[in-house]
Amino acid sequence: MQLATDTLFKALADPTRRALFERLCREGECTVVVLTSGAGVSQPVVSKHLGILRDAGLVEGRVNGRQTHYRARTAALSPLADWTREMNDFWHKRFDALEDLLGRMDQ
Amino acid sequence: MQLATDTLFKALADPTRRALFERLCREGECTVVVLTSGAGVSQPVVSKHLGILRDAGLVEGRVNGRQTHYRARTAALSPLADWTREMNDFWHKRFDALEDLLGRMDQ
DNA sequence: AAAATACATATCCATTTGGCTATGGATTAT
DNA sequence: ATAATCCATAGCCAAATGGATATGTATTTT
Repeated sequence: MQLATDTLFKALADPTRRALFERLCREGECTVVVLTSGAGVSQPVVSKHLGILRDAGLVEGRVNGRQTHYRARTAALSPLADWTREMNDFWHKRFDALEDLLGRMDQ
Repeated sequence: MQLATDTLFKALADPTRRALFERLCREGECTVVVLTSGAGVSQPVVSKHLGILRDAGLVEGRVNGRQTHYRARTAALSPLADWTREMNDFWHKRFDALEDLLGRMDQ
């Protein structure tokens, strides 16, 4: 089993996949041929990566005839943003507690 | 060669490593023995993961006698937060442009 | 109807990864 | 001085990963 957050982090860990996702964010909907051009890897590899991004909820595909149009789902990034914020909060909470303690010692 | 952002994403992709980092954020400085307890893996594995986290700038170690105290460096999360924000911005920019276009077509 | 295109799936392979145990060096405790 | 503790490094191994090519199935084009 694997948590959703883990799937998300793992999906974004690969540079080729991140590049695909970035491109979809910048350029909007793209077909697989378009994405393959400039991806630096073969079409089957692009398809595989898109599958992994889809499983992570990061992209969705719309089939139209013989081509599939993929688009980014930026909403899927929320857990990542939340996690980052949470880690910062933990850290600040501890820092504030320390400051408070030092402040009281200073009295 | 590998970009800094890539190192960061890769470091956070592993659940064991993320758990170690989370714990350091929550609890502040910990020694390796402490981190090993509850990590679910052996001490050498914990050391190895801490090394990877250190290379990514996510933790730093302070040697004191025979023990090493590790602490989280939440500042290292910035590139991740920036990247997330950037992806959202790309998406919104495109969305705004579309709204604008639709608005003008509506005239 | 035949050829070409778009994409996904199936296999295969080399490399990377994440875990383990064993060990060694350094420090602290007895 | 000896023993125990802490941590890192060194090998080792199975599994996962990222790539390639080959192929199949739809759909368009000609």
